[in-house]
Amino acid sequence: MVRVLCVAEKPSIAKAVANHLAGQARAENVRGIQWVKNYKFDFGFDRWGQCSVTFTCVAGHIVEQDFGERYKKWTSCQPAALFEAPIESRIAAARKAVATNIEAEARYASILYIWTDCDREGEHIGTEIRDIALKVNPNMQVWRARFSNIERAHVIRASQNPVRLDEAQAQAVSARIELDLRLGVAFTRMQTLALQNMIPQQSEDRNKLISYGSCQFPTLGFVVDRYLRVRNFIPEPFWYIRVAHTKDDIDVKFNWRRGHLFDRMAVILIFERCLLAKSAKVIKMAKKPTAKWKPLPLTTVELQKMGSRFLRMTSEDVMKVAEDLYTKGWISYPRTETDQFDPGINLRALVGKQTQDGQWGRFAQNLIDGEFQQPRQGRNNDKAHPPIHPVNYIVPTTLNERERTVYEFVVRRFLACCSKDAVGEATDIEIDYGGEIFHAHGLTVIARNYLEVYRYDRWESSQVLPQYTVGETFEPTEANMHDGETTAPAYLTEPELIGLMDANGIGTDATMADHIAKIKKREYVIARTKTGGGAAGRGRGRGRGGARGGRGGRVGAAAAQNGGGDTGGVQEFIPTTLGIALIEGYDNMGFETSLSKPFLRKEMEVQMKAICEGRTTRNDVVQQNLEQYRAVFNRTVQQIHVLKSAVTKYVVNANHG
DNA sequence: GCAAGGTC
Repeated sequence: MVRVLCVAEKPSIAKAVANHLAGQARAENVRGIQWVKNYKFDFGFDRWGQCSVTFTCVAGHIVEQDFGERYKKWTSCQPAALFEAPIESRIAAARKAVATNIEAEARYASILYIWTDCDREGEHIGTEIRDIALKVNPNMQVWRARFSNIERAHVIRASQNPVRLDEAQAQAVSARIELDLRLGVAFTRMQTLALQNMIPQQSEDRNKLISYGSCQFPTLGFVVDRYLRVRNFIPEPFWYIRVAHTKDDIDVKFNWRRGHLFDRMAVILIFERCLLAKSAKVIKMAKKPTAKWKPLPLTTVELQKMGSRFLRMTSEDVMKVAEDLYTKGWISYPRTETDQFDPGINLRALVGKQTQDGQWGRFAQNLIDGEFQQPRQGRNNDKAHPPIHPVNYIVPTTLNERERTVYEFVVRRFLACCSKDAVGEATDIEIDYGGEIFHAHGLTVIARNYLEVYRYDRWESSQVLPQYTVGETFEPTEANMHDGETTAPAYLTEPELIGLMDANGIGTDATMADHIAKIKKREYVIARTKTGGGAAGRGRGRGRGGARGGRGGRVGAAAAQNGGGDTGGVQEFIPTTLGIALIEGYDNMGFETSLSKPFLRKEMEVQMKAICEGRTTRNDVVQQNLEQYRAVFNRTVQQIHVLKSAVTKYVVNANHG
C-alpha cells in the first residue's frame, strides 16, 4: 500500500482532519513531545488509491535563521557588517523532536501531503517541512491541501484535490525573515552600543538593551505621537447657543446644528438674531424605528481591543488566556481575521451547549426556542479559521478568574451574534429659531434583544420627549450663549493602539500584543491604569472636546450614546524620556520616512504581495531594501550626535533636573 | 544581550 505522510501546522488541525478522513484515527505518541500525535489510518485517495496514512503536525516554524558563530558576539564585528553577513538556517532547538518525527515518518512514505494553514506563513512552513522530508527521502512526491476551514465535507473535498506548494508566497516570507533579522539586529546593536552609556543601567547584571524592530518602533511611534499632541495641545475657546423649552413638564434641550464656532462676535450676532425672533418654529417632528446592530463575529484584533477595554486585562494577557482556553478545548482557535461564519457550521448546536449555564443559559435557551438569527457577515475571511466562538461548555466557576472573564466574553459575544439587533424608536425634533436650526434627539429602547446577554454595549433610553407638531411655534423657556474650550486628547489607550497597529499593518493579529509588551519591557513606554470611565475615542482635538466651564451651566452633555460603558481599568501609554528621545532623534535625522513611522513596514507588505503575484522576486526585494536601509544606517551613524542630543535632552537632563 | 513570525 502507498504510504502518505500528512503534516499540519498545529496539533488541533492534525487531529480534526485525521478524524474526518479516518472516522476514528489511531493516535500514537511521539517521543519527546506530548502535544504531537501521529494519527494512523487507511484512506482512499482518488489519485493514489487506498493508502496507509500518518497524519502528524509541527507547531509553527521549525527552522530558525541566525548569523553564524563569527557574528554572534556583539564585539566580533561592526553592526554594519550584518547587512551582508551570512545567515545560517537550522532546526530551532525547541523543534528538534518535531523534525526527528518528520524524518522518521518520511523514510517510509512515498508521498508528503502538507496541511499547513493556507496563508503566507503556512506556505513557508510547508517548505520547511518539505526540505526536512526530502533530505531523508529525496524521492517523495510533495503535495499540499487547499482548505479554508475544518468542516468535514470541506476537508474531504480538499483531501481529493491536492495542489502544489506556492513557492512565491514562501519566498515572500523568506524575504521578510531576512530583512527583519538583518535590520533588527544591526540597528539594535548600533544604537545600544552608541547610547547605553548615557542611560541608567536596567539592573546590575544586565546592560540596557535599546532594541530596534520594524514593528516595535512604529508601535512606539504611535504612543509618542499621541503624547506630543497632548503635550502641545493649546485649548481654543469656542462659543455656542443652547435653547431649552419646557413642555408637558418636560425640559427639552435643543442643540445648535452648527455645534459651536470659534468666533465669539459671530456667535453674538447670531444669538441676537435669535432673541429678536422671539419665537421658534417646529420644522420637523419625526419618530422612526431605529436599531442598534448586534456585534460582528469575533476576530483576534477585536478580542484584544474589547479585552483591553472591558476586561481589565492587557492584550497580552487576553491572548495568553485565550490560547489556554483553546488548548483546553473550550473555545475555537483564537488567532483569526475572519468575521463571518461558514454556512456549514452548526451554530444552533453550539448555542445549545450553553443552555445549562446559570447566567446566560436562559438566553441561550430562548435562542434555541426560536429567537435564533443568523449572525451578521463581516468583510474579512482569512480562509483558515472561523471567528472565535465557544466550542464546549465549561462551568465558569471551575476556571480561574482570568479564564472565566475571557470565556464569558467569548460566549456572550457569540450568543449576541446569534441573537437579534436591539430595537428602539428615535425621536428627532428640529426647530427654526431666528434662522438657526436647533435639534433634540430622543431614544426609546423597545427591545433589548442581544443587549440582554452582551453587557459590554450600552444603549439606553433617553428622557421621553414631548409631542410637538410641525408648524407649531413657541417661545423658548431659555436661550443662552455659552462658552467652552477644546480639551486635549487623552493619552493613547491600549485598544486605540491595537486599532492603529491593525489599520497600519504593524504586526499580525497574533503578534500585536507582543510588540506592545516589548516596548514596555524595553522601558520605552510605561502603562498606567486609567481610572474612571469614558476612555476611548474621546476628544480628537479641535472642536471635539466637550464644552467645559460654560457659564450658563448645564453644558455637560448626556452620557455617550453609543459603545460607552468603559468600566475603567483601561491601560493608557505614556512614553518614557528614552522613548521620546529615540523617536525624536530619528525624526530629526531628516530622512524621507522616519523609522518611527508605519510607512516602511507598510511598504514591505506591498513588496511581499508583489513577490506573491510574481511581479518581483525575493532577491530583488531583499537587495533593494538592504540598499535603502544601509543608507539610513550609515547616515544614522554619521549623525549619531542627533540621536545622542535627543537622549541628552530627554533622559540625561531629565534625570539630573 | 539583538527581529518578527509561527505555535505548545
